Amino acid sequence: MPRAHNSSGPPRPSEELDGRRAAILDAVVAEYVETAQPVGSAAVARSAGVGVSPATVRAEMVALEREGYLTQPHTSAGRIPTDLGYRFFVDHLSEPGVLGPTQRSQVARFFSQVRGEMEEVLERTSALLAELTSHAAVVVGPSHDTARIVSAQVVRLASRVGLVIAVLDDGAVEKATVEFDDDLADESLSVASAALAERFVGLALREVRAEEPIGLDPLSASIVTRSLEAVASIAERREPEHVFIGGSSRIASSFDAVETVRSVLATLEQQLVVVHLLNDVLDSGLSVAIGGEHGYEPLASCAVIVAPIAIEGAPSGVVGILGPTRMNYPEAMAAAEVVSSKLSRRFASVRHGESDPDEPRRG
Amino acid sequence: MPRAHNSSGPPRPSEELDGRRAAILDAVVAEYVETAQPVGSAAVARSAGVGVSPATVRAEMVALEREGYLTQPHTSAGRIPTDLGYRFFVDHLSEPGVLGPTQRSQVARFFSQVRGEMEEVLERTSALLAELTSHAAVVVGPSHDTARIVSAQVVRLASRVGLVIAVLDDGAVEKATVEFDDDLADESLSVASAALAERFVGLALREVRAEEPIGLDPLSASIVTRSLEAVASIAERREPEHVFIGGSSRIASSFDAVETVRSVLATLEQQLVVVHLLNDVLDSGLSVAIGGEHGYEPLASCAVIVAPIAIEGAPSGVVGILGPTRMNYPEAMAAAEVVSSKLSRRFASVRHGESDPDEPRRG
DNA sequence: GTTGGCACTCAGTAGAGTGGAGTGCCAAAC
DNA sequence: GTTTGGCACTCCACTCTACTGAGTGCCAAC
Repeated sequence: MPRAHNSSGPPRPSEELDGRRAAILDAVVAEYVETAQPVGSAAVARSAGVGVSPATVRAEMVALEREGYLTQPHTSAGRIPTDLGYRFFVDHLSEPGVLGPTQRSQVARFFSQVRGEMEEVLERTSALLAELTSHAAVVVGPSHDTARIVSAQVVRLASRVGLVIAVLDDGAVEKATVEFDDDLADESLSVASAALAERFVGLALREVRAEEPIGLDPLSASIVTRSLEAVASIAERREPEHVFIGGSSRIASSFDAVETVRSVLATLEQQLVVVHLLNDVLDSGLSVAIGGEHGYEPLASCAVIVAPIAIEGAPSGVVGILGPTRMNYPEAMAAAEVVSSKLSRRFASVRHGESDPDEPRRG
Repeated sequence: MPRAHNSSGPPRPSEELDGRRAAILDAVVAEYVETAQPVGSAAVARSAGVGVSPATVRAEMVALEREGYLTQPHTSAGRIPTDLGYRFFVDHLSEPGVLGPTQRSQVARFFSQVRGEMEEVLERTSALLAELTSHAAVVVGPSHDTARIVSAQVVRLASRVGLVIAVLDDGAVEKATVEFDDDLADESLSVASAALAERFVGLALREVRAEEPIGLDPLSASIVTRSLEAVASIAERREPEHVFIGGSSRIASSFDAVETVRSVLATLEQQLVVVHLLNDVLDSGLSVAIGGEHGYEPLASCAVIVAPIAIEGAPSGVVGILGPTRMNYPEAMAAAEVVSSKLSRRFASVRHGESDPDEPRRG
């Protein structure tokens, strides 16, 4: 997988790092992720995989700093990985990263117990992922763009208030209340429902167009017209995919600066932005966006990990982890991977009417 | 309105504060809310409503401290209101508190423009309230406990997967996917839908009981049975009222201690806890709970302001504001009041099929 | 090329000194 | 007797200084 981001920092490595430098960089990342303190040459030399003295490490660190992988908070401090350093670390992970046994059983337990509608599952999954990683987690459900309407009807809530309901074949239900000028007769409602069903079943939401009904009595016609408008307005409002955010309180523990915490949380509040962010990262072909790579200023000190949810091969949402750049990438990536694939399988099997392997068949 | 909380701090005022002490307390609260700095006697003496010298103010402040209304971070610092001090301040507000013109027009604009289903309105209202007050805001919609089913049906999502849909007369739609052992025939679906409608329309969700259908062909009977179970399970799951939280990022600006921020945010993540908190406060007859008054430890440094949403006199949800005890109570209370009453009116009129006064009739 | 030795740098900490905001007390004024 | 100005006192917050130690960069020796 080629590195796909286009950083513009002046110092760029002329060639790949040799094994020793890579090992030193790895050691710095590992140590810094754990301690949050700048890492000195002694600590690196002590770490496994680096068989040289501190003096040699120092020389290499100078090179790594010149090439932009490390930085020094100040002279006479240890080194900290730069975004580029993390990038190299992530791109050259030797092992895919695994979850601990506790986490694995947590995931297994979750997916064997969770029940209910997709929305509820996704919501709870975001909490699971946050719990697993100790970072904020985002789960975006499938877009309803391609889902087709399997049922459309209008029912009466009050004498002059109706509710138009469209059921999509992915299990979503869209609705809109409509106020009418006249009392709703049962008969008109049935006629209108039938007309709605006839026109809309089989269409995707965005294919819905409001059009004049023909050949109906005036009252039913007006109901149909208003209901058509309502369905069309649902499509227009194009309610973006539902976004579920779990563990946002973890953000507070991740950054020292209160202002950073505030701005990251504020960004998370804008669900549309979050969806775009995740999709951008996904589209760029990366599974990790570090620091400025994603281009969202307020999240410049964050790393984003994404993993697509794919139902029958079709991209159907995404799970994401949002934490400080100083995060345990292998673990977080593994968590995102596992959870997204579990979700994918869960929904694929539901759609097929097969039972999920995780979900014990109920008697 | 008598003070309804039962604090257990040892120092309690033997009698009410006289006018001067009250004025001094008010001045301390006002100043501290604005500056976040301990307030000295000079500042109090300078403030309008207190016509005495700093020396006199000092003497009174000693008394106020002895009686538990004020506290001193350290000798030779100014005074800070205690929770009891804020309580007195709130209980003895002379004017009800008003919103500024900007805020008023913001509210007016919002309610004249906002459209869509109740959930969407509530969601956006929580953002409005957060914006108005610069604090986190919570909006809890009406419970569906008493809502009656106006429509029930089952539709096919896949050959062996159905979706049971129940429409409630408050406009909510509940659903549950059901997996069947056999392919779903159109006819069985109609039969099952009819059976569901016959049994459930008119009932409240919690009145729904799974019962054996009689007099149906085996396939339809099994669909009905499973669907009945599904509806019953919806009722059991008793999805709590939807909770909408806006502006949680404001928490980060409200407290100095990161740990406080984290724990408050973590509490907000538990939506059930938030609902209980608001309802507890509401039930206690208060509109404000300050510091420890509500009994939720992690929110001990917060104040909670609530205002009920009442549709046709029936309690139908609540709006809340969550901020530091050092908050502008009159303004926040006014905001909660205005927003809750606007919401109440909006939904009352929708239910009646009348147009809301805020909402311009569309041509 | 690698290493130990060494001088150097600089954040962080601790201690001393200072300024100032604010208090508590008291005697004089009202 | 209530209020007030005066005054000594307290103690935080800030600054300055000195010191420590982690960690570096350089260099000569291996």
